Amino acid sequence: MSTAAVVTRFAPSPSGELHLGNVRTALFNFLLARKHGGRFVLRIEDTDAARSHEHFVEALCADLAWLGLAWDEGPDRDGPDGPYRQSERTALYQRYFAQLERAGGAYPCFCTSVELELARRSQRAAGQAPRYAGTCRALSVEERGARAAQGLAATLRFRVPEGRRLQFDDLVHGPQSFASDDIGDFIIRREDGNAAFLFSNAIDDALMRVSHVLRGEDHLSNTPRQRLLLEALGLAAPLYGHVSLLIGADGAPLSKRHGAASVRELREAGYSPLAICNHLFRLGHSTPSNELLTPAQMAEAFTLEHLQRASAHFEAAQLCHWQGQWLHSLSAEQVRGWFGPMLPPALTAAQADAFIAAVRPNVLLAEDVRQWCEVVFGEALAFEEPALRAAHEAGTEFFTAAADVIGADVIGGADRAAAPDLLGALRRATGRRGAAFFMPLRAALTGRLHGPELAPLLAAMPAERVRARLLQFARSAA
RNA sequence: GCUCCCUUCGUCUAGAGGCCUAGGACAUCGCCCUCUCAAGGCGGUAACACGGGUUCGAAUCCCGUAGGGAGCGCCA
Repeated sequence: MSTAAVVTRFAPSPSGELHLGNVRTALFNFLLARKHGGRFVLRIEDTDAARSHEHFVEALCADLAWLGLAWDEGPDRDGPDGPYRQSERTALYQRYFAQLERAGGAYPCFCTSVELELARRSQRAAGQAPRYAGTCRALSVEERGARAAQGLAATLRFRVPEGRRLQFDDLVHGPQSFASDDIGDFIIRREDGNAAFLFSNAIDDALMRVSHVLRGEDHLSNTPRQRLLLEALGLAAPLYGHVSLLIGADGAPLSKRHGAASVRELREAGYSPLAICNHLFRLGHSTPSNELLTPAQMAEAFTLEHLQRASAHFEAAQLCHWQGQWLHSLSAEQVRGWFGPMLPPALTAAQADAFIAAVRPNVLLAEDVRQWCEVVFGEALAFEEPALRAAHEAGTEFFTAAADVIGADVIGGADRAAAPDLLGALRRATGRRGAAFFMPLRAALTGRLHGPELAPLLAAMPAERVRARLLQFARSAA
């Protein structure tokens, strides 16, 4: 393919939140464009006014931008082929409706949705494909005029040619073949005058000079219809590639139902855009590398040939792996940036750094950070039963001795850098070592038996808090 | 019902007739490290949906079966 000619697009309808399935097709299109130095277009498909909402447009743009899928042209970024909202392209559509009608490629249909639904139901009952029966196909000019004069509203239907074999090459599935006789005349303009998906989507791809369309497999059987439409209009069809659907844990295709898979929720949970992209990059697409890839590296490594034909299951554990890889790859500065918003606001830079140093290896998501914040800075400690038992079993002298060290050493000086020595001082004062030393301390200080290394954790915890928690066991057991 | 798509370890996948005793990653299990957990290192368990062909030889090609999915909307 010639480098300059690659134009891809992502064309969501603003009727809900972006979920992982959508994002993956957006990513693939973005990557394909980047790989070939082409353009990536964001087009808002808001022809259904009832379901489309402006706040979804904003949310979806924000999600995409957050993920790093920057579009070259879109609703907020004009280009040569705009506007990029279908609601602003109605005049364009009118032209092509007229052209089609003039050529006899489309006709008004006066059937009501109730009639249509009834017809479909009886077709199904009779074991037939629920296809438009062609009721209004052969209406004469007079009949049409008469119905229109009665004030009957009409949709516009595309006249599907008879007896044709429709063939095309799918970018991922290879050669495809459909019979035009299996396709009923479909609606291209709704009664309210708005263009229907099959029409506006195909027309816009052509008008925006889109070269490659990567979309969900659910569109595969739409493709012959759209190609027919474009052919009737004399417009060039893009190359289509249909990627497998993403399947949720329940085995059903990912949809708005899977709330956990919405980009907003992932962002709020603390997932990184890079982790999400790396995971998606390998869902239905394979690459030799097992490393965390940058967007540029992903673009470089993306190939149509390695797009999978079968649908893929989304598994959170795999996303978590990339989140861990990402967290691991961060510089000190970047780690501060990620932790920052989740830390108590009153912390000094040194306190924040000490906390981060302590918990970083044990943390993957925002809730983990929140948990350890609670342990280290929180007022009251929630004890897990085994931890409580371990602390009590250590005896009061242990904690009395320990608390004395803190009192003498730290409360006055408050130099947190002395903490490693503090651990040594504690060890000497209590006369214990190994697990017998660490576990009771850990239990009293954190309320649990598991967690980050104790030395850095101790260094991160305010001295008064350490002392108070030790004293609690010195007294309560007495 | 009709049309179309799909089927390799639990999951994501490599695999284009001999390189396959089917490779990698995640998960899982074990060991090392270690106060615990996490991280890290090392190792293990684990798959070609089934049945027929074609071929000297099939995960790979053909046919069938089973199972899964999509479409057949005045949703996109």
